[in-house]
Amino acid sequence: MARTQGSRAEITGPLVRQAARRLFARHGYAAVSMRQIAAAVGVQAGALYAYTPDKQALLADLLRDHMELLLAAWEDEGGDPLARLERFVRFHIGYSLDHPDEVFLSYMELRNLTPDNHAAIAALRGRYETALADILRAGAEAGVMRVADARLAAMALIAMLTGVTNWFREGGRLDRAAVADHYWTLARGAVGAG
Amino acid sequence: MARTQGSRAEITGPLVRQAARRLFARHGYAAVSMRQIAAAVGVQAGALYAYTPDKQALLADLLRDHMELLLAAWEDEGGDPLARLERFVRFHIGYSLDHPDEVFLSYMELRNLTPDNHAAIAALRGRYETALADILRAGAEAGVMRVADARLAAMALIAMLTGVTNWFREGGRLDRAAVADHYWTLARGAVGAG
DNA sequence: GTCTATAAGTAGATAGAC
DNA sequence: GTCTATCTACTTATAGAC
Repeated sequence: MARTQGSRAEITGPLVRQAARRLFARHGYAAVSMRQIAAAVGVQAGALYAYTPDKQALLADLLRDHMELLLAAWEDEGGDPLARLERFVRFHIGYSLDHPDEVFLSYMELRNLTPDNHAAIAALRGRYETALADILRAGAEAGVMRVADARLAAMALIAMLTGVTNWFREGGRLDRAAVADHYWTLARGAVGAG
Repeated sequence: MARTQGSRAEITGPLVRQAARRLFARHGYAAVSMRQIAAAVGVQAGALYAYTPDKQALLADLLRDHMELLLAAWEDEGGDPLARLERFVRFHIGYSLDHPDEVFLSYMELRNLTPDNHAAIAALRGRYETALADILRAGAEAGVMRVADARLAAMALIAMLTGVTNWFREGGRLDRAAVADHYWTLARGAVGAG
């Protein structure tokens, strides 16, 4: 297929998603117009509709892709439950700091999804929580952790860890490694393995 | 001053704030129109401007009032640092479950505030974090807690506790008292007092 | 694939009647 | 204090030219 004038599909597609991700995270889905996204990409608003059927699908795709990448990135290597938990904690903090916009969006904009899209994303989030809950159950059964309710503890720990994106700034008082160490100490203590 | 036809200022004012709080929490500030708020109250859109100069002030007032009420409601009675921490944990969970919309708004809609309003709310939030950090420092000094960084630990704990609003449903598997007990166990362990 | 132009609707906010 | 009516601007999305 011959290339038409001004056509740059290979780079425009990713740019649209990148601009949408950044703007949605900064100002909120409802507060961002298609024109703003187009301006950030350097095209006119109409051109966006070559890449997404509508604004809602753009948000849903961003959130679903994030959750799928997050789940794919997490690989439980098994073994000692405490070692598995430490890997999870450091993974979650690292991934959250590497992808602050996605993480922010994925728990701030669920309410702006249609019911169908919401259910799909919530299911993916549930799988991630289950991955952590499984580790906590294994630790409790092995007697190296004290966790009365693995599901509740998993949600509590994920909320605690994700919160790092609210205040961490590169170049601040603490570097990433120090922050991860602190959170690991807190998490280990929380599950009775301090 | 004689009452004009249809004037019900005493009840309309609170209703406007209540409707705005509920709708902003449900759908997001940017996604809610003044007309939607007016419809929820049972007046026309123009009437809202008798109670707020504009939409932004409505949001800022809701958030500032929430933070001030939260700070006023928390009373540190001093004494044993562990007892103070337990009171804080149970207070924060109880207050969050009593005021889910306010709590949700206060950390979801900060980005939709003007810089001035944002700074004011952030300062109030900082005071609340400091209240907890002070307890953790006292506990560490007394040797009944192990907390390497009180500020970080305070933010981590508040994020963990606030997360309860994301999943707790009245009438569900766990009641409030059980949930508070679980979170207190997690928090106590996190600060090395398990 | 991207543009321009536009349709059709909604936004926040104000003016003036009552 | 509330209403109706309205201004101006902006919204999502589409149509058709290139």
